[in-house]
Amino acid sequence: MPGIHEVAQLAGVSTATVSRALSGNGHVSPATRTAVLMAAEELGYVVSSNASSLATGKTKNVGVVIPFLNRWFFSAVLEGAETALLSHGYDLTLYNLGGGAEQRQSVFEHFLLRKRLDAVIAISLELTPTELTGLLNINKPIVGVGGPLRGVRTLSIDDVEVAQLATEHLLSLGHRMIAHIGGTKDYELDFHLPTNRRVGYEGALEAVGISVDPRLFQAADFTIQGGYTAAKQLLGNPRNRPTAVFAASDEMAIGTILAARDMGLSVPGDISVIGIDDHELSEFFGLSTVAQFPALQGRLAVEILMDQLHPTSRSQGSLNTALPYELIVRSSTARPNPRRR
Amino acid sequence: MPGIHEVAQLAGVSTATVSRALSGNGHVSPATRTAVLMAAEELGYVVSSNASSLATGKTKNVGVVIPFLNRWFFSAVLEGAETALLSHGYDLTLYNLGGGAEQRQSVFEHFLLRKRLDAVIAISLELTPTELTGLLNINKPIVGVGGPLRGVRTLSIDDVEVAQLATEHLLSLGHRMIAHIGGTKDYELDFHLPTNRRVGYEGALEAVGISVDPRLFQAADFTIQGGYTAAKQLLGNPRNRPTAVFAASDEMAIGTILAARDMGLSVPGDISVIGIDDHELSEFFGLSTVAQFPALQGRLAVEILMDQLHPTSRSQGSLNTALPYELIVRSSTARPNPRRR
DNA sequence: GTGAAAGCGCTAACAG
DNA sequence: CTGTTAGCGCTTTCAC
Repeated sequence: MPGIHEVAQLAGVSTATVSRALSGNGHVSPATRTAVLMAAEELGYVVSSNASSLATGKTKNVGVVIPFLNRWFFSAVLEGAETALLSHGYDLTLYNLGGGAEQRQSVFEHFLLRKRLDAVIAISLELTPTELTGLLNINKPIVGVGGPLRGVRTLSIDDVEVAQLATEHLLSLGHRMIAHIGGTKDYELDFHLPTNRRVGYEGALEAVGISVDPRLFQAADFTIQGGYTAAKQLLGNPRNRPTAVFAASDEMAIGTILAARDMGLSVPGDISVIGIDDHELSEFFGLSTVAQFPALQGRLAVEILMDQLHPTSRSQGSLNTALPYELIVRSSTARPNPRRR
Repeated sequence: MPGIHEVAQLAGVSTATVSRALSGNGHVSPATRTAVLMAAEELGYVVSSNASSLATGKTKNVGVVIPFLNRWFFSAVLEGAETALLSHGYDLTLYNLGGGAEQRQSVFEHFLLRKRLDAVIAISLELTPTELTGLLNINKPIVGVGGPLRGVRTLSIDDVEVAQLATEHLLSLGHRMIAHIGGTKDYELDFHLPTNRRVGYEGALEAVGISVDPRLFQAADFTIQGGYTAAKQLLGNPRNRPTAVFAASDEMAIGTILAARDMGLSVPGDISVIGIDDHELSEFFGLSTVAQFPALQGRLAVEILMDQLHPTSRSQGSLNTALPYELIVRSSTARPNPRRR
């Protein structure tokens, strides 16, 4: 484990020069620079990030706080952020909140405060006021993805708009009885998006003069299983069966497709289904959906942080761009079967 | 951002005493200890982990290297490791290798060497000799999960045994034409387990005098889609259709169930299906499987590291325990339909 | 039991 | 362009 001192000796210069040559801060003559580089290479020298951090106050490390690891959306955002951070030379320290209340508490009360982080990315997190002020107090850049954090720069698709688009797609095909599978109340705590998506759905219906039928709403937990169960309720009702289902996530939409199949209903013959996400399984199931691009969202969050950490000339420009989304029509949506109209 | 100095002043002691009181190293009178604790609390003092690391050489941080984030097994191991690390006061720095060759290279050549880590956990990784020696050179504890790393303590289920058990389950139900969906050659690079599972499958067959029919093997990529495609090949063959399929992962087994449904075959009436994993969707699909417990594996990996980082009395004891697995019989396996026997 | 002081390995003025 | 010299904030001998 050679230190900067050994490198300096080998290269015949001072440690200061080594530091400058290696970090690129300050001027060093090309000759000495290569000498230093060679010496470092020969010794296999790597800076101690601790010593460096202590001296500079920068850690080259950002924390990512995330509620789950095993959900498609989260892992995709995480992956995007990770790749982007790596390419900027940053480490990613992961804080998963899935482990219960005490784990969550210790993350906010201890881990995030250790002065080990240059910035924080919060993914789909609804924070308590205490947690939020705690975070803001450490006075580091922080950006949210997919969840609304008051007082924090947050990246997220326009959920109302997206839900409206999905619903309009069904309407334009001629559907009039469109059910919605959305989130439960307590899910709301961490995500907040269920309401927005429901609002978009209802807005689209009302815009064409269809009044919202509460019997056509089912709550579920954003999983395939949850969607399956909810869909069975909806589709099993002989009196009030919808011709189309708009699920607030692709996973629930896939559950809906599976439920329809199990009930002998054909998709899209008897029932059209659309979701939101463009989940990795959606193409496989021929699911129409409104794609969002979580990896991109992760990457964007990192770019924003980098902009704040290393302010450059043309900053701020790209920062407020709305996140892209895109209607993808596959085989799960079609015009309603005229026999049942 | 109060420092240790402010705390010392407030408590009316020296910084050395504060350090001792807070870390628990060295003796401090109960009275001064509480004084220090209160002062620290009042100021909201948190140690700078960088300064602390620099002084002690310990970082309270372990790196986790992982090939993917968006696969059930990996995220489950990661989650287990994360929770365990947090409870020991350790941070988890994530290195995802999914971003291509240069990303992989920079992880091994720069990031892991930054002296920022006390230890490394490698999940399902097959390392090149260069990568491995690089890792071993940093001379920190390293443990592998689910992949064979020569020269490194590795946790993994006995894949041969597990595959054999799954196959024996099918045999004991009376199946004789048992197909296998396993990994492709190049998948082998990072995982190695496909071969072992195939060996277990073949071993079980041969043990009861059934010779292995290469036409009953299909390679796939461990995804639902891959399993679906492979299963269609297997089940679509009118001349040589198996009565049961053993898939090397639950995701491929689920793909098989979906393929069977699409072909009008009933599971388990026409075809029995078994996988390995106990994936989160397996119960939903009624899939029989051999469960492994990835979160536990992550946790165990952490315990082993902790044992090496803080050697205690009764170490080494629990270290070499074999990882548990368990046959879970659900509704996707049954005795073969006598009509087709 | 507690304080003084010497670093941990690096960076950033400040001179030259 | 390069060397000297203070620290960054904490831990840890070594005395008292």
